[in-house]
Amino acid sequence: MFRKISNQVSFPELEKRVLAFWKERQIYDQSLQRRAGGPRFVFFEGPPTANGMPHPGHCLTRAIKDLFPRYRTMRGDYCQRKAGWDTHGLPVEMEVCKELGIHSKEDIENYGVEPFVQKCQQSVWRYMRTWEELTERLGFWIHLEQAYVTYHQSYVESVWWSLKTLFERGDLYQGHKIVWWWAQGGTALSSGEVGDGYREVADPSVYVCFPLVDRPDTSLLVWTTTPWTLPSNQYVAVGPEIAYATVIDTQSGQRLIVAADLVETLAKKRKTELTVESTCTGRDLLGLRYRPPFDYFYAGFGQAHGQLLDGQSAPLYWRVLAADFVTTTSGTGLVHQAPAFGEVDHEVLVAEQAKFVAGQQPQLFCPVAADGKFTAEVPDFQGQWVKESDKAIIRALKEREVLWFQEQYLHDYPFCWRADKDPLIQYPRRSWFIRTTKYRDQMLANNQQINWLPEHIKQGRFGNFLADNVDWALSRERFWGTPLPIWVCQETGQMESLGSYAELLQKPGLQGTEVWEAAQAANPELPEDLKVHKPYIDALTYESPFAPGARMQRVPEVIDCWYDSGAMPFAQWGYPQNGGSDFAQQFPAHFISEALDQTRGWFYSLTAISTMLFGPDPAGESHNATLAPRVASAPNAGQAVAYPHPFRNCVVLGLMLSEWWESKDGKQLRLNEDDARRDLGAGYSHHVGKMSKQKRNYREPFEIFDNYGADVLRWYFFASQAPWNSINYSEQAIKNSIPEFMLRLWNTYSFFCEYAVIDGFNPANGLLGLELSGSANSPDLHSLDQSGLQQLPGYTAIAQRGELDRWIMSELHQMLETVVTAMDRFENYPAAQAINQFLDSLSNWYVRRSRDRFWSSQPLEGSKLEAYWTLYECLLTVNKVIAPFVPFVAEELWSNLASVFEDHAAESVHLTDYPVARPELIDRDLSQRMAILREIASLGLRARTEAKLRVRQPLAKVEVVLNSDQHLSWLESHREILEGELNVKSLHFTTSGQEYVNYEVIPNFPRLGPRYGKSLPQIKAFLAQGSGGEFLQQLQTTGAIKFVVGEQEVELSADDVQVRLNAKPGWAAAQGRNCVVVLSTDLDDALIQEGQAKDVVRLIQNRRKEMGLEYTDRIRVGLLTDHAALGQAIAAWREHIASETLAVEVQAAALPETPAQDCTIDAAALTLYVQKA
RNA sequence: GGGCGUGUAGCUCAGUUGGUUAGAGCGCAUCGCUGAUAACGAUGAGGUCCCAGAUUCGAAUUCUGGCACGCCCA
Repeated sequence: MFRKISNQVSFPELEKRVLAFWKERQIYDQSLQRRAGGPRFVFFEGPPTANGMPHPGHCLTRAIKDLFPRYRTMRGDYCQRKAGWDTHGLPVEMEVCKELGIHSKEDIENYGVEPFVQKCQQSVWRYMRTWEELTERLGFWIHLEQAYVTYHQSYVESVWWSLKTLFERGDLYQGHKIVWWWAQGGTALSSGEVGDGYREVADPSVYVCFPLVDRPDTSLLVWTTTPWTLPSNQYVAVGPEIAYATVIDTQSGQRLIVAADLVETLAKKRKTELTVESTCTGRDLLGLRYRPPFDYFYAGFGQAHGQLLDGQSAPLYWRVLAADFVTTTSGTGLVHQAPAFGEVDHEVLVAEQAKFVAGQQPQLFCPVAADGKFTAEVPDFQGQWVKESDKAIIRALKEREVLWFQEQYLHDYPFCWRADKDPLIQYPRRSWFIRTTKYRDQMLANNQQINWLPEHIKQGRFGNFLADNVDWALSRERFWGTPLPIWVCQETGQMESLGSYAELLQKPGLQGTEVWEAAQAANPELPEDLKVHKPYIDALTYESPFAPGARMQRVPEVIDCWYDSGAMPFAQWGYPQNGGSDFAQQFPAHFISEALDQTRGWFYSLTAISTMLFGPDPAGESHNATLAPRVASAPNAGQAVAYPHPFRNCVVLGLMLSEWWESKDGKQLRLNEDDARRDLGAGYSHHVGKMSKQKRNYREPFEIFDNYGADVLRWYFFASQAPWNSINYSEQAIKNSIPEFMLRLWNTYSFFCEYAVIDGFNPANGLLGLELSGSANSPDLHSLDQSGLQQLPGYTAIAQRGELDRWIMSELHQMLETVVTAMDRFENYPAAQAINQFLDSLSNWYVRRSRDRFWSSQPLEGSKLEAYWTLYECLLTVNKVIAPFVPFVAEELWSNLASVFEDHAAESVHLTDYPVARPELIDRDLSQRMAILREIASLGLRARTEAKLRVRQPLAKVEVVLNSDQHLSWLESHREILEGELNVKSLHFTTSGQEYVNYEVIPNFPRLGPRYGKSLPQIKAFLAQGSGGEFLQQLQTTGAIKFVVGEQEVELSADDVQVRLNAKPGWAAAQGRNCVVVLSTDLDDALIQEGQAKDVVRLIQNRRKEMGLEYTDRIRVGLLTDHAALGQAIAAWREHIASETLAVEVQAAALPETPAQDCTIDAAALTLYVQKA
């Protein structure tokens, strides 16, 4: 038998029980074993960093990552889920620095790289337990115990192998990178850190003349707010399409070239007049040579030429170049280029270098040391901190008579967030790059094949990002990261890359192993993995193959931790050193999901690395065979893997925002409006914005779990909007989502159990005695699907059942159709909506309309039995459908609904097969008709409301005027349903209700649009001004409406028009799309009596409830009233009252020893006594 | 400054290939139901579909140009 269920439910408690059950019975592992032979569904876990606390955004990611693997598993696929942790990088170092109270790289070196790195390794696991608890509590099934970890030796070695591959192809090279540099601290700052440090300051703004070499009387007028970069000038950039003017400064007599749009502005600034001599475009200026204001480099390189790729010779420096970033919103339209001190400027240099043959390219001028002071290359300012040399430089410009104008300029400029007096400067650092630009077209081709949700990511954010690809700046001058596996000959500077630790150990003359050995001896707990990290790896040197007697020493850099994450498809298995078959089977992924911010993060690193390693060679040559990926299943090792890889489908999640309320002064904060109203008084304000740890403007995930449950949170994520929209995480919204789905589901379920227990409905009746497994014909009850159920004794074929049963089964299977289609396309939102809508039909129409069958005291057979079977099957099916979405409550339902089959059914709903639609059970006509029926019922209720006629008061007559006779006969046969729903004695359908309604005939636009086009408004007008009733008459008698508009003859058939009904005033009526429902408001005494009797029943039922009686308890009732009519009503309906309330006796007298209850019905007083019989 | 996205009811969001009465949930108000009841049902108020222009017989939907907000990059 089924367990009787309380309609009060605590989801958090239920979930804890389910978690214990999963653990005890190892359900997750079982779910995998069951699909061991199935097709693979490959999922990649994007590694989170366990170094910070998880927040609600992570819950969304982890919920989505759980949903689809669960779904695919139930659909029959085998889906391994290997967890992973991202462990390297600056955030980890920062966390440790905070702990140690130190800041700069120098501090770390003083503290000691060795203990620092050890601390980093430990810090990585700080919140590991919390993360694991969150993962488990949310119901995210993933193998945490098999997690890959980016600092593990095997992982590091995989990364090395991939980098060695790129190095040997020549795709890993050294160059310059312009970084935001904290000169005093000697370190580069990440963009995030820079972003925090912007302040408004006044800097000198100078307008400088650069005289042209060939026209010394004419100067380019150039603007800059960093005068200290002028000694390093290499080029001037102009916009090729921008108009430029040659002007005469009437005051000074100088001839200047500036952007035409800026002539006025500049003249005003200097309070002079600029007379335009001639104009041209930027294109005309290209190639002009000029003399820079300082000679430090010009003296040596002024005449330097190099050979272009096309064989011609060109000056290397001090030329006018084209650049698309030049604007005329400020400055002069001519931009000073100091490639050492501006990222954009540097790109210009790199582009310029690419035009020359190797060995003859322009070089970078950088006369500033890492401490931010001028070097000996600029003797006049040597040793000066560049920001302080601005004044001296301006003075020098004046002396050289090239300073045209000078002012103060207010703008935002970044300062060091740790030392807020120190301005940052852009500064070039030697850096390692991956030549991703070489693979740009391959990456774009790969991207074309990826299924992005939402779709616009493909061409938009991600596509554009790939199209604008620049080489990946890989190296970091830091401590805790994967060491860059490149060793340099100390004599010749020649380099080689190593792909594993073993390879290193085999090198001749290896020295330095004692450093690691000593560390291990000092601390035997030290994880082995650290030996491939700094500083141990740096201690290892070996004999150079390039020069006798020379040593090979590793470069000092570690790599960008994004590279780690992007290497996970192979590195998680330790491939190629290990895990070849795992890699072959688990590549590429069918599904990954992360938030939008990963477009340039993980999505890019995955795509880039996979395309480079496993895509075709851009030059069409085959890659070096020994380095080509050895994918075990690929017959020809080294052949490119077909796109897309490494992922096929990617669900890009929106960002999660928080919602909160603040008091007027902003000092107090509440997370839901009720609390705000109560605590904050008037004038509180509503806010939506980023989640902030400091502000504490969001509810911790664990609090949500404890108060509402993980399923509630999951359903809220899946069902409230498309996952790629940014979502407002608010406690209120989560709370509000509970009744709509979770409680309604629970109520329907507990309703079923309640009555199934009362009536003794047991679908397994007569079955469990049989020996099931022995017989070849025995039904397969594992998943309790239709094919199994229909073989059970007592099961009536759906087609044989009553209409309402067939209708809900039809709705059920339409829902399955929608859900499976959507989920196969990774669209959880439409799927969840369809489920919700079905639940509404089940709860608000099927159960409601079937209540009589469940309540009846008839024996359990025929229509009543069918009602149980139908509801049971609906619940079972919903149970399986929702399992991937809300796995806990689904498990709870299954544990009861399936338990009657004991061992014959799966022990967990997560071990069943996902239900799929059976088309033969879908009856779309029936669905449509039932929708009209429901509309009529709804309209009837509306009309009653408007006429102030409560539903308990029976009415004599209702007229339903239909706009078409299409469903007339069907509706006729369902009259009783409506009579019951609307509580009327007789209900009548008609299509000719001229008495009650006006007919309006409207063109059927989709049909007539293509046919009549421009005449449509006239046709509409013609139909509107005529009598709708007459047009319909015409249609009925002649089959067409004919008339002429303008010159055109128009002939409309019944399909060409729509009929709209408008209720005539004076009737209690309500109109909908398909019909008008008209009530008769006349009440006679009999109807009034009946209404009163129903009120009496209601009062008695209320009393029963108050007394806490069981549904089956019998009672005695006493009713006392002085009101004659009410007394008559009670007398006339005594039998009815008794049977409705299970009263063995209804008397018109007080009951002894029973409390009296005073009530009123229609202003008539009544005293009620109820006693348990 | 550039790219991408978003803008629909008080709030959170749906809205198919363009089709003439733009929907749901929540909130609010009113009413109802009372053997699913800490639920449930009905009704109402509430809309310049961000603005302007264009295409079209017809635009929330397509196009162009703005505006606002968000994210990413500079």
